[in-house]
Amino acid sequence: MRMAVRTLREETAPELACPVSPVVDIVFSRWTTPILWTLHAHGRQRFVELERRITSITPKVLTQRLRRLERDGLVTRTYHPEVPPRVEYEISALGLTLAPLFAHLADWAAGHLPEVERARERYDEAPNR
Amino acid sequence: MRMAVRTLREETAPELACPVSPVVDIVFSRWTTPILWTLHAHGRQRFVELERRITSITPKVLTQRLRRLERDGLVTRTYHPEVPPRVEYEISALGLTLAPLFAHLADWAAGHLPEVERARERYDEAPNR
DNA sequence: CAGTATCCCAGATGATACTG
DNA sequence: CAGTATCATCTGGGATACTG
Repeated sequence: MRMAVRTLREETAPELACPVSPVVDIVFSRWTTPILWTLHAHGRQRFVELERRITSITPKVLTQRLRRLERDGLVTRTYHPEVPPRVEYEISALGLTLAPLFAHLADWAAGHLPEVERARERYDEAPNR
Repeated sequence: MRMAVRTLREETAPELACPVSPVVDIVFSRWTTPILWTLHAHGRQRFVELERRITSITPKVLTQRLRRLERDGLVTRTYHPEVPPRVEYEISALGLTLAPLFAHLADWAAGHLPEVERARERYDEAPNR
């Protein structure tokens, strides 16, 4: 069949070469860190509050990300059947286990981001190419 | 002007809500962790070696990612003008500072990935929706 | 060997409008 | 309020072929 090559590619995913890839897929896909960070910084909050704090996200995408985080068990969603409806999002116990990791990330950023910036300038100024 | 709205969205990037976003952009975009991991695990190596170890990547994409990693100062590229040409890639000193972070990631994966898996099963089996 | 050059497409993202 | 529905966009990858 003609999908043989494609199937082969799909089967040999990057995870095979890198044990941290699965975590990356779960925790570091677009918008997930701002969401988790905001939830962690401001505690349990409603949909609109998240929307307001993460200024550039659209409701559609926010919903998608929250659903995924909920499915992965990192966030809990509580629906209060009132009028108007009220929904609250909160980091789960599992999600909280990421906190040290995020702190580690922030530390690295504080210590090494300037160096990355300098490397970029050097690269961009380089005469070759 | 009609790009006003678009510009507004672009200016208010997710970084504003999350100090770790910049790191995510640099270190956790697709293919970068397998590349860094392979480089770290097997030391300095040539283009083809990377290609062979990260089985599902295409040469075009591998080149793109390596260029970006080089620009960010995480990887060094050494060109040997021989026939046939020989190019070697290696993790830089700056790139090595990520090692503890990656170890942390791997630890988290080992400890919590199963729980994520169970959460997914629960979510998918749930009767609602 | 170490890449470029093309062509192409799916899926992610966004703008906008609507609803229980 | 908390989303959903729809439509438009767009670009990151991928397949494939070629070159210094």
